[in-house]
Amino acid sequence: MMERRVRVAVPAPFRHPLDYLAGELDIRPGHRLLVPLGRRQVVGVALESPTAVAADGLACRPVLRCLDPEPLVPAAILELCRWAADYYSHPIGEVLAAALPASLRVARIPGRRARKAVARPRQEFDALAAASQPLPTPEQQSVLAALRSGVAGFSVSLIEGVTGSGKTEVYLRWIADAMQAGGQAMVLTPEIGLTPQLLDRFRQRFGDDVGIFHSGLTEAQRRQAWLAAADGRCRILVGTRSAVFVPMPRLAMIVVDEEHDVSYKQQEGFRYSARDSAIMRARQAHIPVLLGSATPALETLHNARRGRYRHWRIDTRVQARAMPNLRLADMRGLHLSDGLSPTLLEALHRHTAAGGQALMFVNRRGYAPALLCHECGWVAPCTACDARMTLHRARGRMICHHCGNAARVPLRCEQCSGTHLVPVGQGTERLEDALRTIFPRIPVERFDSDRVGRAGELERLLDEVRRGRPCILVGTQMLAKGHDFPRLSLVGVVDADAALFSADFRALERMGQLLTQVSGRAGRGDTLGEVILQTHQPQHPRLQRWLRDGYRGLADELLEERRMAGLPPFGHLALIRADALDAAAPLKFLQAVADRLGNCGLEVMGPVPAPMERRASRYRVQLLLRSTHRQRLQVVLKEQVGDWAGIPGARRLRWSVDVDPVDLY
DNA sequence: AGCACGCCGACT
DNA sequence: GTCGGCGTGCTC
Repeated sequence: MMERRVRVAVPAPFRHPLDYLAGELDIRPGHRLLVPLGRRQVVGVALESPTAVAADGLACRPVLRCLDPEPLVPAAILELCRWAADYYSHPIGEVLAAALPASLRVARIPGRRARKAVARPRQEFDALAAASQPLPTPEQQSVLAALRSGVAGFSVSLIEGVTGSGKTEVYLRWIADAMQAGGQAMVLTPEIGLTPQLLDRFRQRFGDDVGIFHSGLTEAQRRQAWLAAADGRCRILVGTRSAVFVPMPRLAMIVVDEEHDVSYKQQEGFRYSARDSAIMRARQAHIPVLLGSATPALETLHNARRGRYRHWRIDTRVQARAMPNLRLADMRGLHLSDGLSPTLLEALHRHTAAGGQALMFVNRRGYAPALLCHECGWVAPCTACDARMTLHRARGRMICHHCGNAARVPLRCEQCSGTHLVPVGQGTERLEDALRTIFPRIPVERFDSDRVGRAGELERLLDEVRRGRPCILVGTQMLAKGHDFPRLSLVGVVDADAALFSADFRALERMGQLLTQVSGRAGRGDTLGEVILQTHQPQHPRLQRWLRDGYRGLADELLEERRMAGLPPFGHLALIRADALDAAAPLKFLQAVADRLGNCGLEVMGPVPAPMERRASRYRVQLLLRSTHRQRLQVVLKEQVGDWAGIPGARRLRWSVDVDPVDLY
């Protein structure tokens, strides 16, 4: 007795696909299927064509219905999802669920046939006109020429180009080639909402051929964008992380802009890296992928140096802007009320008087990161986290930046009832206030997620700044990325020290990236830009190295440090996290995991409490796995992760596996 | 993840 | 005597 069985990925945390009876249905890989699961009906995705097998003891249930006339998920995406499920040790059904818009994951009668790829009449692009113009710099020319002459098939190219070097123009020209040949292109970008300029340039060049895909879309827009890319109507997809899983049947190239950006790594659930997934997608599709950054991730630099990636640098800036002048402001021993050194204040006066604009970078929202009792030393804590509450004076609230808890601003110390409560440290709000007082005639604009939450607000502010009148901008990371301010001549980093004390092994890499990105904002054609970093550690060797040799020099040094410590990219990590309302359960669970890992050939570190043990009322514990061989890590996880759910108590806590973690807490 | 089953405390 | 707590097991 034979029966036709089909392997189906269902949206449930199973390590393996489930088998169903295909009956006489015409099922192919990528078809969505309505299948019974326990007492429910769910939408799964067929991973393979049905196969005839001799009926054994396994009681398979029949597929209820095939939901698509043609498979919705193309083979290329199935293959990518299988790789990702394996590599990130995540259930295949949940990976596929993450790859599909929610509206395509629910059962409903298909309304129409899946559209066949529409051959659009070849459009006369602006690109054609633009492409005949010479590129501004010879370096851009040679990078583009090299990209064009590259051998067909899979390759990874890194463009390491300083801010203002015109990387985007190189992307645009290279993509125009693919458009000419009738192909599609994918452009990944971090936080699309924050860099509308990139999208604008693509739109200007390629018009309606450009689709967008990011988390801010409505469900209907997401679905529309996904389908348009999948059937070929959309030829260029610009999107954030999750766009890497969108089908594009004629995909000819992938660009990952700002490839070092940590927002490419999903931080919960299915913890994938969109940059690494893009590289795998390109490998599987035999197409080139282009990574661009002024400050490449150390992993990427390492790969480039080992010759695994092609590598170009663009060191000259378009419009011949000189690199800004960098210097430190030594904060030691200064008594300051607003956290602004005389050095920085003098520069602010000078630049604004000369008609320039200034950017003050502060990596903290709110008024002050702590509220301290001057009598007894009490600091207002978050009741749910091991953290201080941040004072948001404009809103009159204390807010915890780790869990979102809000409380009223205390009038008295909760310990000694003293009334002398002092805001400690600088936030964006406080700096804004101080600057308004010191520079009453200069407009001061604050850019942070509190101020620029609403859509359009950021654009309005940016347009205002680009108009060019003298002003002072106060902002967080948001201002470090992607925005071009032609009149900006001074950048101040109010507290360059934060990263020097961080426990995270990536902190200095991030510091170097951030300082470099922020510094890159300063300078324009006729005035030399100036960058001033306030620090209590002017002799810190890493800071000195960065000042002397830039990000490149710092990266060399950090890579050497990583090599000695066996950290990425020289060792490979996976972090097992667990959390629960009590501290004992996650510790016990991870101890059991550690015991099971026993002599698996991996270095097992922990379990230990997370650096911030309690967050949002949950106690967090972690177990770090390390190996010099990525493969070893993969094999062990593949063998074991599925069994951990069976550890007694596992259901009473949350736990997750994070392969290649970017944060160790 | 859902959902059911099953065994122990305080209610009409 | 039941309603309901959440611990455990199963889902092709």
